[in-house]
Amino acid sequence: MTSTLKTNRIYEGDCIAILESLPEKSVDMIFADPPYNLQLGGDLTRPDNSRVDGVDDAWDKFASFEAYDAFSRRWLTAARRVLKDDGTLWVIGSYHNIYRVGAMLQDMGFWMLNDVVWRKTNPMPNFRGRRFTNAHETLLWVSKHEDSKYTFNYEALKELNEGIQMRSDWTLPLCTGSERLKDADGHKVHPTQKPEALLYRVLLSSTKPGDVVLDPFFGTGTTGAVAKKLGRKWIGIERDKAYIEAARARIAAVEEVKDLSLLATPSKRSEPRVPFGTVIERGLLKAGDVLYDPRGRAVARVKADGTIIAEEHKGSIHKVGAAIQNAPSCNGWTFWHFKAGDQMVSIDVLRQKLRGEMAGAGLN
Amino acid sequence: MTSTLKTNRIYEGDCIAILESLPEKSVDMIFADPPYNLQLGGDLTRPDNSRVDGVDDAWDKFASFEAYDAFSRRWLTAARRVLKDDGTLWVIGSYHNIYRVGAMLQDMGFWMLNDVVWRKTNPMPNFRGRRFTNAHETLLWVSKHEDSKYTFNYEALKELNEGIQMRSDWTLPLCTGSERLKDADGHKVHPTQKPEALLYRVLLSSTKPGDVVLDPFFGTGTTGAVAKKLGRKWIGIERDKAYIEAARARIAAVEEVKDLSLLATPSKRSEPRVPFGTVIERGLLKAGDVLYDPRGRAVARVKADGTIIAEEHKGSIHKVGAAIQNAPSCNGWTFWHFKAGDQMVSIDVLRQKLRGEMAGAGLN
DNA sequence: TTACCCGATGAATCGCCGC
DNA sequence: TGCGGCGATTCATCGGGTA
Repeated sequence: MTSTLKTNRIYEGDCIAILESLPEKSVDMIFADPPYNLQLGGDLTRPDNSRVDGVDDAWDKFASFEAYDAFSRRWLTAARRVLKDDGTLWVIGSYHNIYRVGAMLQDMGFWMLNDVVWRKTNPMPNFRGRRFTNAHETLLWVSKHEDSKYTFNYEALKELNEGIQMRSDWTLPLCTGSERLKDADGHKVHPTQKPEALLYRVLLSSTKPGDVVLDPFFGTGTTGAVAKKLGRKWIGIERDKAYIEAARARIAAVEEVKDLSLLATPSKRSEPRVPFGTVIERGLLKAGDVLYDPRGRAVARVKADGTIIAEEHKGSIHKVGAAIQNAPSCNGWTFWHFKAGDQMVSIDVLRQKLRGEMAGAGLN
Repeated sequence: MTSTLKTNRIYEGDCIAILESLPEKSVDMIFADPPYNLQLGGDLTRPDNSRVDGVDDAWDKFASFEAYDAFSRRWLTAARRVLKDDGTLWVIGSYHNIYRVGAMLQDMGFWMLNDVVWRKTNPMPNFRGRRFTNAHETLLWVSKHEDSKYTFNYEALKELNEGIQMRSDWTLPLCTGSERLKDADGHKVHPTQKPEALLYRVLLSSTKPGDVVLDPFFGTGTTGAVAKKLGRKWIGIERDKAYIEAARARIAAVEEVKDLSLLATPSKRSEPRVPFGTVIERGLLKAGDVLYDPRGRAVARVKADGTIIAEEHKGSIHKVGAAIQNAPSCNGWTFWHFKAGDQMVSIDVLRQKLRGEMAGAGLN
């Protein structure tokens, strides 16, 4: 129950038993691609283990949904225990199972952050022409609690999307070609191997380098392979020996990125705070200097204690900036400017200068 | 309980009571846009400090998931009774409610035909940068029984989609501009009016001319307006007098459409935008790889988030390319190259490869 | 007349830290 | 645990006004 957590390895066996053997609140993120085939013969039993009589169709289906729900509740409960309070969980599925899983997640206290649609560029067509081409799968992204401080690398995803914030619909091809693992006979090793690009986006968005990512339905190890590429620790759980063997070889062949700085996805939010007073203290501005709003009207004077005065307002750069604009809030760093020669320069430049010095001195 | 069915009219009142007063098995299709149970917290402001006009109507307030589920079960039970055995039901929702509704539909014996994603071309951004842009809503399309002989106009939908099978993801804009109903003061009449293009696809795909379409949450009557255009009979149920009044006027002004080809929503001709990050995500380049300028000097390294680093410059391929050349702008796709053996190859080759995949699927 | 600029707005579960 | 301060945050589209 309280073993230490060994990472970068595959645990062989039933995911529920193994999850229950791992230390609680030890994992930063869980990615799960659970089975959704409701026609599994062995699973067609009622919760009380009585066999389902195949004569009554309606009851048969009800029983199989119940069995699936019971299975889902067990692995989700075990997964929730292992997840850190500020961790998140991803589950991928199709219309056969995802609505049941989604409702259960909400009932268990998970908090929905997004549902994400994987739009397939190359889905299998609907041969009989009786329905719309089933061209997408759904991922649910949930935090453990409503008020969790979850990880979301907003800036990184925005960069990945060339400057526009990432949307909840992701257009990606199926896993085919050389990425698709084949056995010696040329048959695919796993029936539903996920594309690495999908996991790349999942891991880049919701984990930090060094985080521990767990996949309770590891299959052929796409999660592990991408985690290794991105400098994340990983844990896989899988009961099929053939999948495990394929996953081990696959992950062993992945090269780690040597320069960890290339994996960093810095955000403004994580940069150290610099009080405006430090700017005065360090002599970059001095008491009596004049600050201007973006339109260049002279409006505020700097005081020795790092507050400013404008018209009848006094206080912090943020508070006065908000008051001047009659707005509920204001980022004073970007609002206020000073004159350097003829140029109007944002005081944020001064903050950047101080941050640069702090980083140079190994501080943070 | 067994009144005759009057069509092309709005029933004023509670949808459950009215559904229970209609004859059973009398309706060919039901389209339902129920309250989403958004559970919105406090105010939300945009970066420019303007306030977002969120959905705060009383009809979307529920005390708990249990209360919402009880409401859903009641209207779905009433709707199921009214639906013909070979009829189908559509429900639209967001992640707040659709997983609960989907699971309940399955539990009630409805048979899932498709889940369809309405991919919004112009969704509201995520103003706080805390999640993925919530850029889609989900429609569930279900038959009353597993073996229903439901209507699906495969050929018509294929025509509507320029000869390609209609997929389960529909790319359509929000209802804005002149289509959006406004009151005398210019305020929107209904907070969540759906675009007619969405209803075209729904009605065209799953009903025949002359069929009876019922909408238990009629609002301002998009379903009725489109039904009239397409020569379907319609029944609306709505309890808000202001919505009813707007819907009556709107539908009265509708003329039947004879040429269905006018309803096609042409795909964009422009080439799909491919962010450089996609090249990394798809493994065509990886973090740590080196990019060269056209003269072949080693100059930039690729980061995991699709930015690059060269000398002291970091940012997008375009921004860094411009900085290196001390130019105002730069097309990074043509400027940067990678080594393939001895050859220097433009990264634009990689973009063309990705574009080809997307274009092949008719995506954008 | 046309081109450009600016403001408005859409089903949204939209902070974090320290005192 | 609550409160207040710091300071971070937007894309596509439409319509009206101006050059």
